[in-house]
Amino acid sequence: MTLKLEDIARIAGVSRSTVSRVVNDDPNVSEQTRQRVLEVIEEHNFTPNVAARSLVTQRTRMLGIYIPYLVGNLFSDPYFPMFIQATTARANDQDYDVMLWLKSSTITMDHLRRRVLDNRMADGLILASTPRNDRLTDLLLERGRTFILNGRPWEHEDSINYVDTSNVRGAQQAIEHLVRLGRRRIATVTGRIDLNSGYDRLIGYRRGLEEMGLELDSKLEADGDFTEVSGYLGMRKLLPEKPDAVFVASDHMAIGVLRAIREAGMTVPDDIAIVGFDDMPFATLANPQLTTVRQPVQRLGYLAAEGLIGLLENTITPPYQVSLPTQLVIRESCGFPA
Amino acid sequence: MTLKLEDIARIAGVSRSTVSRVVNDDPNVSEQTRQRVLEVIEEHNFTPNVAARSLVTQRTRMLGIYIPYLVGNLFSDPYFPMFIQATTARANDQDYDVMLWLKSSTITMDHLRRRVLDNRMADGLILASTPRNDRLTDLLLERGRTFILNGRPWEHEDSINYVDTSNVRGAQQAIEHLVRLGRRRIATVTGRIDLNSGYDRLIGYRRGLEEMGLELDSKLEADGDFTEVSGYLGMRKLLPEKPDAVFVASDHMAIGVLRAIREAGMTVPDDIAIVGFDDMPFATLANPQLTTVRQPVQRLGYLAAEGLIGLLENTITPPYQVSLPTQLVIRESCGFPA
DNA sequence: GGCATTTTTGGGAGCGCTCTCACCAATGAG
DNA sequence: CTCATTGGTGAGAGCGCTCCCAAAAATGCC
Repeated sequence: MTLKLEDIARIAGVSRSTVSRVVNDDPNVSEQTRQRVLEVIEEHNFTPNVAARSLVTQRTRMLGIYIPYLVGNLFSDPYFPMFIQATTARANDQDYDVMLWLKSSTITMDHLRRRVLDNRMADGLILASTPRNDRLTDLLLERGRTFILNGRPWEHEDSINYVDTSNVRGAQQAIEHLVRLGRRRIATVTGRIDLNSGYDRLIGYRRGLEEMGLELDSKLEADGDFTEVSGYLGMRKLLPEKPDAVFVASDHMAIGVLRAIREAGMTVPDDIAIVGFDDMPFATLANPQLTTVRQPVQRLGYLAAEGLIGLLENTITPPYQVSLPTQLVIRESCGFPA
Repeated sequence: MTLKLEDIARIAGVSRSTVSRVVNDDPNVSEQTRQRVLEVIEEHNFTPNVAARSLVTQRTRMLGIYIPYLVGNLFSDPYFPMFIQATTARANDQDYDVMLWLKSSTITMDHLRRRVLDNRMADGLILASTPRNDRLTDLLLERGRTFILNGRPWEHEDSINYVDTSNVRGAQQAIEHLVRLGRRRIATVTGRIDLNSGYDRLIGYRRGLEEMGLELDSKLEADGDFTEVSGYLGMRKLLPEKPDAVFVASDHMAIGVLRAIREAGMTVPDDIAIVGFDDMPFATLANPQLTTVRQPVQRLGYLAAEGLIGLLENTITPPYQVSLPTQLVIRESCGFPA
């Protein structure tokens, strides 16, 4: 038997309204009654019924996280766990709860629309890594719902809220480092170009070469899709071009690249230097240990929650746009002397 | 402007009650009116307000997942991502949504109690890896709430609902395999003994030796805590005992064990064979590749959601208790000929 | 055709809260 | 002493739904 506002009111000898004021920190309550009511609340472990509350306030104090799952990577990739962990921690701090939607084979767009859009179960949404042409973004925009993208959007870049890693700058860093170490024929295996992370890392690669005064050569660019096997295949295509270094748009692919190089009888970093991206946990397990570009994932998750709540409570005026710097983690595969 | 039941009723020329019946699949509606109402609902994209609904039904159609985070492992360990993914997929199938609570430094027990217990935001709960003496379990029991443990409970084993891996049997399998390969002095580095997974794997190790007719020797058991460094330290303690094989209660620790063996100038599997546990993504990256015991994580997550929903809807009578078999994944580190 | 019975529909109450408005002291100003 | 003003409080309506019960319509039976 759970108590309701009215019960607390009766026990404390005040009206329902007064208890409501106390619960909601309304200043118009005398200190004396406030104390009395708080005691009763404490004593009976009272918590206001969320359903009733949100029925009238039209708010749920819930944040939704939607991840259009790339099941493949997910399981060895701590990106989402880290992101989610930071997001929920920040949300809970502000007395918000978090709902999770993962795109899977079983959840249809229709389901999703109902749940995420129409239902209003969550006050606001955080969308992780939305591919180009994702319909959800448009629908959200259309209905005027509050949301934040994890990753720079493809369209409406100046009005949509987002938190992002400076992928361009990060890739550039990697290239600069390789050039400084004397490498001149620097190839790349790209990520999925329909994801902004993949796209931006390619842009950063090109910009890095240009700024260091090296020529672009499309034969030094192999298409990948963030999977290990695509790294392997990409590197096999690159090998005949005799690169002396390769910037790989993800650590996963870097493992494949490593394998291809080894199979060709060459060594890393002596023959070919490698720089990856993401700083996955296994980067230190590879042989040689992977030099890579680390993203501030937790910070991103934290800021996504903070920003979304700010937007919902009108303490932040949109657009809320954050781009955080990466960090080059130098290990062995780039050939930097220990 | 979102429509409500009443609006749909007006448009369709029926009463609010009738629309409610249609929405809730009540059979007492003539086929003709049902169709008409469905059309109007479809046309206007109507979805019943969840808050209003749960205010009267006292149900939210939400499942909560609570993970008392062991931040260390979490990020390289795909256990929780996989588990969560399977759980949400199953839940969404049944038209349930999922809320996520991760224990972090910022979330206090008090917060938690409010959120998870009193609030009734979720109809039921799934608790992942609860350590011995976790207060939450007792509180849930006390309040008569419906929940499922991921992992065999420490107490009330015959009444609490749970889904678990047969850790005992899995460890036993590993030992049997090593013995069959001719190993006789088989050591172990244990996991956290205050978690049932760690405890049960130790029991399985012992039982395995006994059943294969080998003597137990406490000097061959080193304490670990699932971290890599504890694996390293554990193996260093074990080395003077001259084991010819070691069963390591997690792949993380196995990496540390590998390092310790290599540092001692010995080789795996020739001098010492290794079998790990978990089949982490990096198990194939280790050199030599790790032989390990795989858990049916996704199946576990799936069954947790299914079971919980069944319990909530009274289609399953408690206790709901599931224990799934593991699978021995034979690679290189056990010395099995390729 | 008249009646009982079944199927289908509608109206009202109420879930537990917030929020507006009105009220009642108590206070101060004129 | 009267009248506005303030701080504190309570009553009432209403958020959008479900569920019970009664009414209406359709059906079956004699």
